[in-house]
Amino acid sequence: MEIRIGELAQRTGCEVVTIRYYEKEGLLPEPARSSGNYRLYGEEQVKRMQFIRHCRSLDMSLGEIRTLLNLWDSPTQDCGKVNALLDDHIRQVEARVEALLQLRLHLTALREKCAGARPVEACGILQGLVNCSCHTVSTRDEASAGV
Amino acid sequence: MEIRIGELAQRTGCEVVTIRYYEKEGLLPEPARSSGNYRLYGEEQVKRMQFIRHCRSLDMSLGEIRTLLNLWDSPTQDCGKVNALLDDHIRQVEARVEALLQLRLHLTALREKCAGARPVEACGILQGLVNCSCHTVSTRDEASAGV
DNA sequence: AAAATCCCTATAGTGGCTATAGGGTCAAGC
DNA sequence: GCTTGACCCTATAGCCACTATAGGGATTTT
Repeated sequence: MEIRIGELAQRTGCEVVTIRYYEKEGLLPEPARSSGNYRLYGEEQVKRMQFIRHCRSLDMSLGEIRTLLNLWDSPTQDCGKVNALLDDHIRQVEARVEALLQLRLHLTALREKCAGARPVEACGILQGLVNCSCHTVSTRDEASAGV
Repeated sequence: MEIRIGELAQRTGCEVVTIRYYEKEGLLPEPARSSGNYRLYGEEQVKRMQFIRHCRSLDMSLGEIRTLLNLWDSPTQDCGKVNALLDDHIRQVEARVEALLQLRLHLTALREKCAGARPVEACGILQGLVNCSCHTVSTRDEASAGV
């Protein structure tokens, strides 16, 4: 079973360029090539791609995924690190949810300051945005993805 | 009252380079310059920066902020657009929270598949990551910031 | 006068892709 | 054999909101 990059993309629900990007980033090994220099993939790589895509759908960064793949590639190791990584990731997600809920409170409070169709200079929202002194800290969330 | 970029940064809780970046992006007008070519800011710009930073702390993108600043600069306009932008932003935040809560469910379910210190090849989590066929769609969240 | 602190411009890097330019390969149909 | 079209290749630039770096000049303090 040898498939080309287009079929791998189709099977794993991503773009062709994304696969090449993962290869460049070292998440996928360099594949075999056809006589015409096309990338050729086997069952192994399909599994690996599914693994990566599933991790991405769980919002893991490529760095986190790289760590998991390294463990995956040395199967006799203790899986405690897998658990730790996942726990850490869950905590990140929870922190992000907390931050966003705080944010929503601020936004809805702000929104209530203007209900009508006044001229902008009288709009309570813009006034609120200038004068409010609260500086909430929302956690950074750099590794998000859609699948 | 004429302050230099360092003090403006201090007063608005951001880096000097960030202010220059906002200027380059057209959110701040080009300021006056001292004889030694230093940027000089007045009360007006401090307010404008506070506005921008507060919007950022509410996770608005620079594009959204640009829109608000344009309204801000033409104060006789109807403020309905301000309300609409904020409503839209609130919806974005709510959607992101929803997506993250779904994510957390998946992550905790996955986490329960392994409790111990087994070799990686027997780890339920990695198995779950390979075999699970669910492909949840998490919304993209490109405009996040910390203040 | 020297050192420390501020400021300047310009450029490259971050993550996880997406988009574009400019080509090569291969199977099917005429 | 020749064209069409679908697929593939590499290399490069762009997205966002910064951050970091290099290499210098201005001002203030010692």
